[in-house]
Amino acid sequence: MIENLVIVESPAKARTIEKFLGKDFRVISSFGHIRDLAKKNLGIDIEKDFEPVYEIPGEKTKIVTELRKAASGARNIWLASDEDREGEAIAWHIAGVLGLDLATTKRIVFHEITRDAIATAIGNPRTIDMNLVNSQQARRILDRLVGFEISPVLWKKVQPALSAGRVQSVAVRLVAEREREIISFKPESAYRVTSVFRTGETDNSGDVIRAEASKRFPAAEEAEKFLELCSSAQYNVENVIVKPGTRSPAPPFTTSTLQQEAYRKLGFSVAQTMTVAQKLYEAGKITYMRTDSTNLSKLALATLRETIISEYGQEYSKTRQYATRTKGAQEAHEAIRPAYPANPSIQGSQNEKKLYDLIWKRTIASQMADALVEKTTITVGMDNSPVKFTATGEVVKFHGFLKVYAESSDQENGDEEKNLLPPVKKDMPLYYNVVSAVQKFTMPLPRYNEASLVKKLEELGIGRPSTYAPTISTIQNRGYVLKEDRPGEKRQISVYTLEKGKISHSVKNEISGKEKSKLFPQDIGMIVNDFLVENFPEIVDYNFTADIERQFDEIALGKLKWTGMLKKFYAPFHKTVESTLEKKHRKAAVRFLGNHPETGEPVTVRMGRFGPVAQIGSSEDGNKPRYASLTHDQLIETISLEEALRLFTLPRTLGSFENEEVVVGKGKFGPYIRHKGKFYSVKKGVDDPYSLTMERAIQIINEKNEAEKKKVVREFGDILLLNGRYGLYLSKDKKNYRIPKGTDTDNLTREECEAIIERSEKKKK
DNA sequence: CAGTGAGCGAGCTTCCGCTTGACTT
Repeated sequence: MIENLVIVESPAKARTIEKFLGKDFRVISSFGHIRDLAKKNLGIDIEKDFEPVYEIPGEKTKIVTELRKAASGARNIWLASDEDREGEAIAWHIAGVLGLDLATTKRIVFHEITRDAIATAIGNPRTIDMNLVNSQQARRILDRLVGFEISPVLWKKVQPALSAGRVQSVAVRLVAEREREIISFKPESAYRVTSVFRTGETDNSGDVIRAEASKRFPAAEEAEKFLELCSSAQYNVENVIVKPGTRSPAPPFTTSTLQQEAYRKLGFSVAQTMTVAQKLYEAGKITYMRTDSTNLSKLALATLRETIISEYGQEYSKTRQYATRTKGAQEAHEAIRPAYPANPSIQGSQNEKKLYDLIWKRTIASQMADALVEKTTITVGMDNSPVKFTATGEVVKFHGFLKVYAESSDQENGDEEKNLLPPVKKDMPLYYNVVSAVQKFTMPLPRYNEASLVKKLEELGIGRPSTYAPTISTIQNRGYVLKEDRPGEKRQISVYTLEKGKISHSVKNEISGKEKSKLFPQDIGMIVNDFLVENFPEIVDYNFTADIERQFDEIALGKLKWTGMLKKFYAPFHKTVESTLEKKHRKAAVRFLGNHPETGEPVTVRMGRFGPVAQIGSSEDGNKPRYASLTHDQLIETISLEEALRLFTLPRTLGSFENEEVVVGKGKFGPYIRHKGKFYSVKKGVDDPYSLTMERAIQIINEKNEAEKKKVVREFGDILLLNGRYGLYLSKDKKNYRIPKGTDTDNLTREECEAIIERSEKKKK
């Protein structure tokens, strides 16, 4: 019989806490929730006042058995799940499953994982807060109602296997609406004039100052006229303003800000960031990685202070506590920080090292002094125009936190040059070296990447740290959005240059709209979003979550009854579901692009059984229509007739190589080259199947065959030992077999290979 | 592994929020 059993959510936390508690305590974990609404059907008895039907999911039966066993052998049970709505519900479910008395079961919470905090928690047990539990039940049931009532409407009205939900549907909406803004965006251009001045009277003498004109010129003629004025103007320094300023560090990481910075600085996807962070957490290198709090424990603050003072000196230290501003933050955990701030680096994989380094620097910087800067603005006037030129420069007088870490920005090309300015005095004459007027186009708002979409969701209070990464995956898995790179388009820009009294004109090429790892909506995402916005506007409203969160808070405070809240929500919601189902099935919208230039047949695009499709001709004309799938970077609403017609040019024969036809086409797995019955993938973003040449095709064929030869480590007749993504494996008759751990692959014989294959085949059966 | 686009019908799909492995041929 053990004296005390403490149940927490995470096994890593259990290990840490057990160390602090001593031998009278055993600490085990529930691995999160152990009970949930029934998987089959709705799992809610609406008639009985929304009575939930709970069950233990299959994958949780093992842990529940262990919990029961541990509980039966313990004198006292302490439920120590996290201090938030979900944690309270977890404690309640555990109590229910273990048959504990709610009136006496001890509920404790840790605000941070330190010896003091744990001792305080043990000394101040309370009972389970049923108001908080009920607010969780309301949240859970509402999400189930929304998801399980709207999704079937989509199956009937749009397409099978689609999904809708309070969180994912808003995520899709954000991406879809941003795309429409970009589609309708009309770029405008204006000429930005910059000048390189010198302080010396003769050519190339004195110091140099780069400055920008206060005015932009919409038309080329105006820009040219201004350059003429510049040519004959007398310049002088009208004003020099020196202003001191400060810059402050960013707060320590939460899940969302970690995902953003890991994306910007390391190029990690949000899922990758979480996987690496999980590893660091399990190894005891960082604190918990699913958090919405910027809070640091007192102990951490003290250690950080010591580390900073010893590494950088007293003047670099400034202890700060950051307030969390995020909507709906529950702050059950600390910010994400190094477990031991004195360690600036760790052992581990490359990615673990990089992410740890980021977390360490951000945390350290958050406790450092402000940077002191001096911003200088020089205004240059001209005697023949009211236009002024300004030059700004910034000098860092004291680095403070900048010595360790500076946050990146989402803006890719908005960074202004911050250069050092030479000492100049008011009324000093200046002379130009070169003045240039460069055509600048306005840009639409940028598309979302995974991390910036998470940031936006967090701002709207939608989703939780534990669901950001899964939500981003869901909307991609459903095919609503696609993450990819796009090359952008060439654009010509006009440049006028004034040098030594002469104005010259040139045209430069610029790439505009280049995208890297951005989220692009797909047709099905656009269609589902339009359907939801039309039929369920209140559910996909950006403020829906915030509104119901306020009600959940009231339930948690005991001011609102949870069943009443659900009733009030469900009555009109369910009515909308029913009326939407009764509405006439809206036929998939067909967009007419024009007539075929040669045959005159109609060319249309629409959503087909297998996705968006272009069609030449109509079955009503008696002829069999021709079909071609749209590519993932084309949308039904924007594709042009020319683009649609081009889809029908594949497959095409390039010619003959080694006496066999070389055909380029597009298949289930993207564009391919076929030769001698073998398929060769055409790499996305490198080659374009529509313009691929015979020469390049042969190159691809040869390269692939070469690479395949290298894959073969050894041959045993028809059995091959190959080197693959996960290491060595065996291949026979186009089937692959894993090699058991501990096999001596250097001295493998044919007999051993046969045995491995035989055993593997038997296992399958 | 390498595109489909006729039609019918049975059976299935789906939410959000807590947690980690198991496993890759």
